[in-house]
Amino acid sequence: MTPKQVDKEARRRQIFQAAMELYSQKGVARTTIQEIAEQAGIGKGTVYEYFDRKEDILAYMFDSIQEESEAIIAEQLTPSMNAEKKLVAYITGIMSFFDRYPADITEILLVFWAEGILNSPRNPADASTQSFDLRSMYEEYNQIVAQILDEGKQDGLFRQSLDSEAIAPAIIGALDGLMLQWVLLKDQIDFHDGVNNLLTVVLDGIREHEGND
Amino acid sequence: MTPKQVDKEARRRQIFQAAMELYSQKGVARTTIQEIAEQAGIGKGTVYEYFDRKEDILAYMFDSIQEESEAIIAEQLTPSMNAEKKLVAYITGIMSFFDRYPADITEILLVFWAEGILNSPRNPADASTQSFDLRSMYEEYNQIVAQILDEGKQDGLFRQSLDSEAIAPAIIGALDGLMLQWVLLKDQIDFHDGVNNLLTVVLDGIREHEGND
Amino acid sequence: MTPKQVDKEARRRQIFQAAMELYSQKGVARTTIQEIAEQAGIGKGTVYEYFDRKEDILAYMFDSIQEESEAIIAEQLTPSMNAEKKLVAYITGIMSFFDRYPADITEILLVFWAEGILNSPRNPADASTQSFDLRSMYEEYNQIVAQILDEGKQDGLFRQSLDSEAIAPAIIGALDGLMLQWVLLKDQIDFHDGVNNLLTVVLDGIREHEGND
Amino acid sequence: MTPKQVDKEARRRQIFQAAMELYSQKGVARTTIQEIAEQAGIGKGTVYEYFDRKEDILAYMFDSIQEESEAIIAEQLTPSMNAEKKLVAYITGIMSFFDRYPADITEILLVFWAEGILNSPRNPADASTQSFDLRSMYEEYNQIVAQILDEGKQDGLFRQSLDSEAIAPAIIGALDGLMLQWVLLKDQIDFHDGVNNLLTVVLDGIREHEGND
DNA sequence: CATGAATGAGGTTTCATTCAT
DNA sequence: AATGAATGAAACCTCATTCAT
Repeated sequence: MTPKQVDKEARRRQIFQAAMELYSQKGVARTTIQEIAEQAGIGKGTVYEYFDRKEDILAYMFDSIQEESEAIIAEQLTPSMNAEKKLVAYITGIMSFFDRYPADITEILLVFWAEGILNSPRNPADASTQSFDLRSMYEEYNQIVAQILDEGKQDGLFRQSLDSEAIAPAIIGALDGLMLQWVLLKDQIDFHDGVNNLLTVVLDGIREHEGND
Repeated sequence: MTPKQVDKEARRRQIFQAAMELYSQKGVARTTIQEIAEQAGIGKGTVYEYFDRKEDILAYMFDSIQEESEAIIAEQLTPSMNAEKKLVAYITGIMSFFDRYPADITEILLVFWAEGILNSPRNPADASTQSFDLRSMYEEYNQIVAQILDEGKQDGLFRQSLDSEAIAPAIIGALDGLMLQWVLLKDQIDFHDGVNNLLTVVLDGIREHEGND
Repeated sequence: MTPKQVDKEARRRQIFQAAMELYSQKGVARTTIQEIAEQAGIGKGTVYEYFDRKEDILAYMFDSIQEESEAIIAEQLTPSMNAEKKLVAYITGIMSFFDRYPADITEILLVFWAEGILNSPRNPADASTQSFDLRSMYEEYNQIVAQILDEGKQDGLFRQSLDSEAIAPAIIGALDGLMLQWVLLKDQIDFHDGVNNLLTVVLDGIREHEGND
Repeated sequence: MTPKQVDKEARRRQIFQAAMELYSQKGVARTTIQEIAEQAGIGKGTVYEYFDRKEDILAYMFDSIQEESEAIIAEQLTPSMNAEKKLVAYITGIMSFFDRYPADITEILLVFWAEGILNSPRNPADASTQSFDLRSMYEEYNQIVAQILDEGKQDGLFRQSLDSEAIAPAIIGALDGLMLQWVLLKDQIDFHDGVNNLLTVVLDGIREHEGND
C-alpha cells in the first residue's frame, strides 16, 4: 500500500551536505544543481523534490548553522556563572562550535558569511522577504554580549566606564574577523591561540583594577 | 604618458564607478554588463574596450581599494612615532579611509569582502592565477601590526608577554568585524565610537603597567 | 463483465471528472498529472493504472463527449418526423445535450474544441494514428444534416434551389459558433434564445414558400 | 559610430512569421523557441531580443490578426450602403481577409482560435491582465452586426420581429463555425460557396417580405 | 492495487562575449 | 573608438513516466 519509505529529513540533509561540499569549494553561484545532484548521487529532479528552488538550499544552510551554533553556545552558558566566566564561556562556545561541526565548517562559514553579506537586505524594508538575514543574527549576538558586560559592571567586575553597547559588537566582530583570517591563513594562524590571546587582552582591557579610570 | 592614455584611464574609472554603484546594490553575480553600460551611459560593447572580461572590473576594484587604502594608511604613519602612536595612527588611518573614500564605500567594502572570500584561492596552489587575493592582503596587514607590537615591546611600552603574531590578526580582525557590523547595523552602531572603544580596551589590555604580569 | 471491470470503469470516470475540472479551468497543457491525482483524491501512480498516458485522458474525453452527444441527439430524432421537425429536433438535441451534461459542460466543450483543433491531423494522412479527430466528427454531422435537408427538398418542404452539401456545414457551424460566443459571453448572450432565433431565420430562409425562387 | 542597422519591426515580423509557420503545424505548446529560431534562420538568443517571452509571440499574433482583419473589413464598408449591402460587405470583408492574408491563414486562424479559447479569461476579473482576449473581440463584432441589423429594421429592409442582439452572434458564429469546418474539411467544403449559401439563407430569413410575420 | 519517490529529457530564459558597421 | 545586434553555452526548473515497496 505504501510506497518506498524514505526519511525525508535525512534526504534533505544528504542533499544539503553535498551542496555544502561544493559551495565551500566553488561558491554558490558557480555550483549547479546538476553538480549537487551528482555529488549526492541522485538525479537532478530529485533535488527539486526536497528543495523547491536552489535558493532554498542556501536558506537551509543558514537555518542549520544558526540553530546549531546557538545550541552549542547556549550549552556553555550557565546562569550561575559570573560575568567574566560567562564571557569566556560564550567565546569558548563559539570555538567549540568550530571544533564540533562536521567537516569543513570553516569553508562553509565563509560561504555563510559571503552570501549572508550579499543577500543581506540593504534597506530594512526588504528584511521581511529575506529568509536569512545577518542583521538580526548580529543584533541577537550583540545583545547577549552587551548583557553580560552590563552584568559585569553591576557586579563590579568590569569597569564602570565601559560602553557595553559599543564594545559588544567590537568583541563579536573581533571573533568574526579572527575567524576569517584563520580560514584564509590556516597555515599561519592558530585560531585557539588567537582567541585566547584576544580574550586575555580584552579581559585585561575591560577588567576593573587599581590605577584604572 | 600620452593624453590618450589619460583618457583611457578616465573611462575605466567611469565604468568602474558605475559597476560599483550596481555591485553594492545587487551584488556582482546579479549585475549584468548591460546594466553597467547603461549606468555609465555608454554602449555595452564599449565596456569591453576597457575591460576584457567582467571579472576584470572586480579585479580593478580590488586593486583600486587596496592601493588607496594603503596610501591613506601609510600617510598617517610617521617613523618617528612611538609604537602606541603608530598603532593608533594605523587604526585611525583605516577609519580615515572610510571617511575619505568617495561615496558608498561601506556597501562596496561588503562586496569587496564577500567576493574576496568567494574568490580566495582555497588551496595556496591556485594563488598565482588569482588576480585578487585576500590572503596576501591580510598577510601584509598582519605583518605591519605585528612589527608595531614588537617595536612597542622592545621599547617597554607593551607587555613582554604579548604574542605579537597572535594578537596582530585579532586586532585587524576586530576592525574588520566591527566594520561588517557597522555596515549591516548602521542605524544601531557608530563606527567611530566602536573603534575608539575598541582602541581603549586593546591599549589598556596590551600596555605595560604596574600590577601586570 | 466481471464486477472488477465495473470498478475499473468507475475509477476511470473519477479520474476523468477530476481532469475535466482542471482542464476546463487551466487548459490541458497547464494541468499536470499530479494535480489531476490530487483533485481525484488518489495517488499520482494510480492515474497510470487507468490511463497509460496523459493523452489518453483527453482521448477519453473525446470519446465520452462524442458518444453521449450522439446518443442524446439520436434520442430526439424519430424516423416518422418530417424534415423540418427533424431539423428542429436535431438542433434541439444539441441544446438538450448542454442542459443535461453534468456540470461545466460549456467550459469542457471549449477544451474539447480547442484541443480538437490543435490535435486535428492537418493532412489526412495522419488521421489514422489520431485517436480523436474533429474531422470525422464533422463529416458525420454534416452528412446527417444534409440528409435531412435533402429529405425536405424531396418532400417539397424546402426550396429546390437549396445546396444541401453547402448549407449543412453552415448550419452545424452556426451552432458551434453560437456556442463559442455563449461560453465566452455568458453574461450577454442567452444560448436558447440565440438558437431559437437562428432556427427561425434559417427555417424561414430555407422553407419553400410562394414568391421564392 | 552606429552599429549594424536593423529594422527592428521587420525582424519581429520575420520571427513572427517563422513562429506562425510552426504554430500552425504543431501547435503553440509543442513548438520550441529553438525551432522558431531555426525556422527564422537566427540564433535562439536573438528571438529573445525581439520578444521578451514566448507568450509575447502569441500576443503579437493576436494583435496582428485583429488589426489586419479589422482594417480589411472596415475597408469594405461604406456609410452610404444600405443595411443589406453592409451586411454582405461585412461578411465579404471577412472572406476577403482570408484571401488576402499571407500564407496559411487558415491554419493560423485555428491556432488563433484554439489558443484564444484556452487563454480567454474565464471570469471577467482576469480580463485586464490578459493581452489577448476573444471576449472583447466578439463583443465588438456583435455590436457592429447588431447595428447593421437595427439599421435594416429601421429602413424597413429587415423584419421588425428580428431580435438583433440575439441574431448578431448567430451570424458571426455561423461564419466562425463555417470557417472551422472549412479548415478541417478543405477537401470537401468550399468556403466561398458555403458563405454565399449562408448569406442567401440568412438574407431570405431576415428580409422583410409579404407573407411574413 | 496503490503509491509517491526518483528520474532525466526537454523547455525557457539569461547573459557574457563577439564582431560587423 | 563606439556601438548594439547576434549568439549559444549554460543554468534553472518542470513534469510525464517508471518502478520498488
